[in-house]
Parts: sequence; C-alpha cells; structure tokens
Amino acid sequence: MHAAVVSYLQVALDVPLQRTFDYLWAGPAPTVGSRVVVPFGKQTLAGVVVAVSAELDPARGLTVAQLKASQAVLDDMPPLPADILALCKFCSDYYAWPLGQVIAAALPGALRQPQPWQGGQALQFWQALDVTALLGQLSPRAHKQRAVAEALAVPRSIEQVRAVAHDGGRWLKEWIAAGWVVEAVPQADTAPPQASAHPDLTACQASAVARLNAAQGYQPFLLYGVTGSGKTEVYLREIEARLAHGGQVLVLVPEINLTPQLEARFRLRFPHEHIVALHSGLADGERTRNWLLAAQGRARIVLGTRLAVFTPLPHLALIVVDEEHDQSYRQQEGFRYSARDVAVYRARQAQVPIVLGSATPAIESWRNMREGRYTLLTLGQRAVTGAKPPQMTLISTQQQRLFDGLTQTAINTLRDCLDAGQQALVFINRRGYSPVLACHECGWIASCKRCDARLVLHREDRRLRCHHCGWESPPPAQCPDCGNADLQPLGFGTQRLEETLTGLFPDTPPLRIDRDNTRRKGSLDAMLQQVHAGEARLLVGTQMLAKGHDFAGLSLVVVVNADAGLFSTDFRAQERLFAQLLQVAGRAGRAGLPGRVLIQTRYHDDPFYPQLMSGDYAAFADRVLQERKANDLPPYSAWAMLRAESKTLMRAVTYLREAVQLLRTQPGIHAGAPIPALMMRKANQERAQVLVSSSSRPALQSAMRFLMGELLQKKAPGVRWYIDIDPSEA
DNA sequence: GGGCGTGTATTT
DNA sequence: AATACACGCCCC
Repeated sequence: MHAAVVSYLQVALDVPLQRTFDYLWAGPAPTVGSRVVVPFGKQTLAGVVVAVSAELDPARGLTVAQLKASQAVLDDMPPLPADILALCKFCSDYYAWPLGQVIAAALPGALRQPQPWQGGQALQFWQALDVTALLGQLSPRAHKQRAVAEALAVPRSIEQVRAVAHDGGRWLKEWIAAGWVVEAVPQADTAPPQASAHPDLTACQASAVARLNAAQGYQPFLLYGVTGSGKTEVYLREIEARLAHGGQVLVLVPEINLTPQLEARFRLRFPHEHIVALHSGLADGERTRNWLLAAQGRARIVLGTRLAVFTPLPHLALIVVDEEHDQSYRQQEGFRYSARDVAVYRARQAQVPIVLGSATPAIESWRNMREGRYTLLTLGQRAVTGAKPPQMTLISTQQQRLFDGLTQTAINTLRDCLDAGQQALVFINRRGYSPVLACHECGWIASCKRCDARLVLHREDRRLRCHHCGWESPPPAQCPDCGNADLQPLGFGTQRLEETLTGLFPDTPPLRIDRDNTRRKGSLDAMLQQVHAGEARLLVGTQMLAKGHDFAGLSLVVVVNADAGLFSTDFRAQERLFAQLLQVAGRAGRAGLPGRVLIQTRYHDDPFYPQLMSGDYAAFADRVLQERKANDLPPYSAWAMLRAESKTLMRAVTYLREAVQLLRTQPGIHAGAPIPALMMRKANQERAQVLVSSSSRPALQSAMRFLMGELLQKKAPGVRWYIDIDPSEA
C-alpha cells in the first residue's frame, strides 16, 4: 500500500461568478485542461481544470476542510490544449467575462454536460488488416458482407460501414473480435486535386496567392476585393498550399446560411480532405464529433461561424475570416466577443498567417492596413470575364408618387427585367408585413408592453410580434384607446411588399426570403434551389439575401428604402449602410448579364450617395477614418460600455453614477454620465449605460479591471450589470 | 396552517 | 445560473 496521492484542482465552472473553484482529487493528478465532474451547491456540474497543485495555495483563502472532492475526471475529450486555455484566459480578461463561461462557449454542448459523452465510437475508424484474406473467409454468396469487407480496405467509421450494409455494424464487431479488422487512423490523401478544379487566376489573384504563400509565422492580410472578384478562389489556393505542408486551416464565415454553399465548394475542391462544419445549426452530437475530429487533428479543414474560432487545432497553419466586416462575428448576448478580433489574436498566438477578406472592410481593419499592421492584397476586377460592376441609379421618392412604397420607375424597370426573362430582387430591410399598426382616429400605435418598441404586424398568421423580446398576440379588433375598428398598417415590411408585387406581377409570383420563413432547417436551401433553377424570378428579401449568394440570372436589384441608416445617431451607421448597399448591389449581374441597381431614397442630395455610386469603398473608408480621428472616435480611442439593468431606471442610473465616481479616480479615463439605453426598456427591465473611453487601451483595460473588483464587492440588490468592450452600438 | 410571490445569500 | 430559505401576504 502506498500513501494516497491528493491533488488540488482549480476548476473553471460555467457559472456567472468571477472566480474558479478548488476541489480535491484523490488519485493521479489530472492534466490541466481535463474535463471534471464536481459537486457545486446542490448541483453537479462539469468544469475544466485550469490548474493543478500538490498543496493548497494559501492565497486562495480556503482551508482543506472547506473543499469537496471532484467526482470524476472524464476522458471523452482530449484535455483542452494549453493554447486554447490561454486564448480563453485572454478573452476572459479582455472581455471581462468569467473564465468558466468563456470556456463553456468554446466547448460543444455535449461536453458541457456533467456526464461522459457517449458518442465516442463514431470517432473511431476501422480497417481490414488483409482484405483478400478476409474475403477468403466469407461465403462467396454473402454479397453484402463482401461489400463491407471491401469498403474496409481504407479506414471507415461505423457510420460509413452501416451505410454500406444495414448489418455492417454487427459484422464489423465480429471481425474486430476475430482480429480481422483493427482500429486505424485515416490518412489524409495528399494527391493533388484534378486540374479541372482549378480555374485560371487573374493577375490580381495570382499576385495575392503568391504573397500569401510567402508568408511565414504571424502575418495578417487584408484581402480587399469587390464582390465577384474571386476572393474564395484565393482562399482555396492558399488553403491547398497550407494543407500540402500538413497543416490544418480554420475558415470563418458570418452566417450558418453560408456554410452549406461554401462547404459544397470546398468538398468539390478537396475531395480527399476531411472537412467539418461547426455552427449552432448542427445537432449536438454532430457538432461534438466535428469538434473532436478537429481537436484530434483528423479534420484538416474547419468551416464555421464565430463559435468555431475556439476550436482546438493542433496543426493550425492558416486562418481565413471571410466577409470580415460582418456584424455576425460579434456575439451580442452573454459573453460578448468579436470572433474576428479573437481570430487575429489566435493567429498571432499560433504564429500563423490570417486572411481577412471583404469588399467593404471594417473601418478598424482598414486602419490597421493603412497604418501598416495588415498587408493589403487587392483584387481589382471581377473574375468572370466581361462582368462589369453594376450600374447604380438613385430614384428620389420626393419627386415621385409612391405606389405601396414603390416608385413608378422601379415598377417599370422591374417589368422590363421580368419581361426579358431575367431575375430581379427587391430588397427591404424589414421583415414582417408592416412595421406599425396604427389608429388613424386617435394616433394609437401598437407597441410592446415590455419593451420600448413597436409591434410588427405579420400577415400570414395574423400576429403582432415584438422583434426584440419575442412577445406576440393577435392584433386587436379595434383601437384599445378610442374603439375605432379601422386599424391601418403603416409602412412596409417584406410581407406587405410581397403582397403588392403579387398584385403587380400576377404572372411571376414573388418568392419572399427572410428570417420568418427560413427558420426551418433546409427551407432556405430549398428556396435558393428554386432561384437557381429559375423557377422563382422575382425575389423579395431582407439582408439575408444580400450575403454571398450567387444568382446567375439576376440582373436587377431594387432597394426600396435606403434612408434609415443615413441619419442614425450611431456613428457606424453610414459605413454599415455603404457595406450593405454594395453587398446587395453585388448580387446583380454576377455572371455575364449586366447588372442594374435602383436605390429609392428621399435624400438623393446627400454627399453619401456620390461615393456609393462610384463604388469606391477605399475613398469612403479613408474619409470615415479621417472623421473618426478628428472626432476621437474608435478606433482612435478605446471604448467600453458599462450597462446596467434594473426594474426601475432610477436604480440602474444611481448604480452607474457610483461606478462613474469610481472610474473618475482612474488616470486617463473619460466616463460620461449615465444615460438611458437606446431601447430603454427591454423585456420589462429598465436599462441604462455609461460610455467609458480612453486614448490608451491599456489604461481602459486596467480601469475596467479596477471597476470590476470594486463592483463585485458592492452588493446591489436588483441591479444586473455587465461590461461591453468595443461596443458595436453607442 | 398552506400556498403563493419576492428578495437574498450561497455556491470550493 | 441554480438553488434554498426567509419573509410577507392572502386565504377564511
């Protein structure tokens, strides 16, 4: 008998508490990064070991008697590697969010449960030691068995075996027991893809690829190219080069909707590579499996949305962030982070190149490029020979009568386009039927009882919905204030536009595509299929349609109302509008057909439009940068937003006022006055916020750390607060 | 007393 | 976040 070995584990748990918890473990010390099951109050939770020691550190302020024992160390996942733990630690510090919750965000759902994951067998691959000998053992008439045996000439997962024959799993088990089949690791096939898969590169593309190929260690690139200039082909070439050297690549895309399309293109290009997708639309089991395959280094291409930025990749050699300006890279709830920024940090940490691609780069990235921190790669022309940038026209809605939101010019142009047998897209930035339901007698407007927001009328199911908290109800039969029975929808959403277009073009029924009718899995794919097949020629949609989809027959885009973004209080609104309109415009005329874009606006005189029409994003971005610098706005000053929610606005504001007092003791920090949030009330919580800024990011970081320490010690009944670093809206 | 909402202390 | 418990309130 030898003495029992006891280790002390520091465990990060998925709880909103700014500390880690200590547990005893009797037995051989687990590796840092291991998944453990621990008791926590009355609960049993899964956590990740972030430190192991042989003695209890007195600085933890605990006695051994206070510690509980960890229940289990799980081996269903390889311990989180040190680089991912370090990345999580960095994010926890930078974004002021509990480490345990950052780690939880980095793990797939099944690995956050306090039970071992049972899907491990799906990860194993099996191969026949000697196929000929095995075939000799089998009856010549057992065709199915023989087919399975032949398939096992190369490593196969149990799923692949079952796909060959229904009873494949049973036979596999027998053959493993008999020693005919053994576990095997699939070898990545390094045979070069067929030459046919390689389109010719333009001069710009070739030069971009050459410079990427030459990159060693950490080097960030800004790949700036108009829609249709062939950014994806540049990614593919560089990925191919990095894979050839045995590396793994991480490709981030803004939205789940874009992954199937890109995935298909990648599979076609790399038929022998193990490619996995990682996004929130996957079933838990599949996401866990894909995550583990990447973590084991078996999947060499990871294609995912923002959450994929935390995937362990032992042989990471390249990171690609497609459409790097896209807002979807920011997590807006809970652990607020920017996956693009985290990706850049990760590239530096892993000492690998990173490519940020966009036709309309984020102003922050543009500045990094202008100041020499990012290398600029420009793709100047459209890759399809003969394709020209779309012709943009402004239509003033001040001078023309509107017919249900559409000008006569727009209607005529739509008709010409449809008569010519081409496709058209009508773009509107609002889903639903109409934004407001109003009473013309007394001015009553349907609004949410829990938020400061208007309710949106959805015609299909006759419901009023709050797009902010999800509350819904049937529309009232009469005005609740004055009893008038004639309530009128005001303004336009996708659904009302769909109705209008149905009336205008009875022969070409419009296809509406927005979040409301694409919630079901696969429904968007089915609709896109219709578009590609030419069955749907008139499309109505929100920004969902603006992103990344290639519609060969589309030659006209009508933007119904561009003005909302023009006069916002948010200093980022104009660049978003610019990016959005350029993206939408990029949908028109991608393959040979000349594209036309009509933009309806009341403010056709605004200096914004000439720049948009010229399509010169570089000039626009430079001007925005100058303005930002002159006004000391991000990225020239570092911002953080301290937000507080409470039942009453008073309480939230009072709390923030105290926080401001604390902040003003810190050097180099500017803290404004607490103000009610843009949407003051949301889900029955009053919300207020304080903008904190500094010309020095380290100063801001240390001030926020100081503030956190102080606020955590203060008890504030009924007030919830959090810090939003680099907030996306003011 | 029982059945509730609400507020608050605790979690290693 | 989840949980448990201590209040106060109502029931009649």
